[in-house]
Amino acid sequence: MPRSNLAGVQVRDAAPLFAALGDETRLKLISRLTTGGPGSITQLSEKSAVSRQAITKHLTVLSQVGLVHSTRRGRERVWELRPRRLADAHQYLDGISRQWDQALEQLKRFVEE
Amino acid sequence: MPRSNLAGVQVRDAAPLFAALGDETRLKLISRLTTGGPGSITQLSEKSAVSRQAITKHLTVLSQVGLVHSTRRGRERVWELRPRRLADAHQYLDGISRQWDQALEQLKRFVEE
DNA sequence: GATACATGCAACCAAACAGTTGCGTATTAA
DNA sequence: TTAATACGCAACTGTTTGGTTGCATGTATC
Repeated sequence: MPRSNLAGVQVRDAAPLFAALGDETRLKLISRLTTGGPGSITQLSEKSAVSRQAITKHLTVLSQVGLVHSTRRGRERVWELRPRRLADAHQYLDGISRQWDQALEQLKRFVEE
Repeated sequence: MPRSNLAGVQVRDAAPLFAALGDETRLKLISRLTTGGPGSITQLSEKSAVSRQAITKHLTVLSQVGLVHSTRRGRERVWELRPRRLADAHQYLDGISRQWDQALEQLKRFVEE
């Protein structure tokens, strides 16, 4: 049984996940992948202000926490979103919200007695 | 009307918010504040592995994105959670999920026709 | 008023990060 | 087979980050 469990997502797993989301360029990448579907590095770099190499690094960061996944196709590498991990982050915040509500409830009961 | 809007939370606002959440020590602080209620710096440092000054810095980071708030009370400074900003992060992820679902729906319609 | 307590301020440090540039390698296409 | 395309690798750089330590300042309390 896991210690320090919060809605199925471990605390030590959640931090790197949020850290990966904590960059504007990476958030834009995620949004692009979400609405525009999978794309090659060159395609993903096209509208970006930063270089192709920078995009590659950001994609690596995102892939390390499982937010994206890539497959080789010919001479290009196609990246796609892994929405499962986004759900994990979502779930973690849900867990905190639940804790918060519980604490409020207990405080309410304490005051009323 | 705001540009680059995603469920009411701006992209450029979301990145620092997630970045603030992207540290294990800070996540633990948030969890502590959620379940244990407000506390002084000394109280919040007590169970921590790092120094009081480190905790202070983390609280500053959290306060800069509005996740916590502090008030002076006598010789101590009491910190409390601001759940509104947590809801913002939550909402942002919701927005991406919605985008993702829409993209899937469009793809489905495209394939079926 | 002296003492203990709680915090603030500042300097410092190593490591990580976001980004660039240059060059090499694989894979199509002419 | 020669170009053009798409990517990978590596070195380098300035800045941020997470952390420490030492000392100063404000505030109760006796």
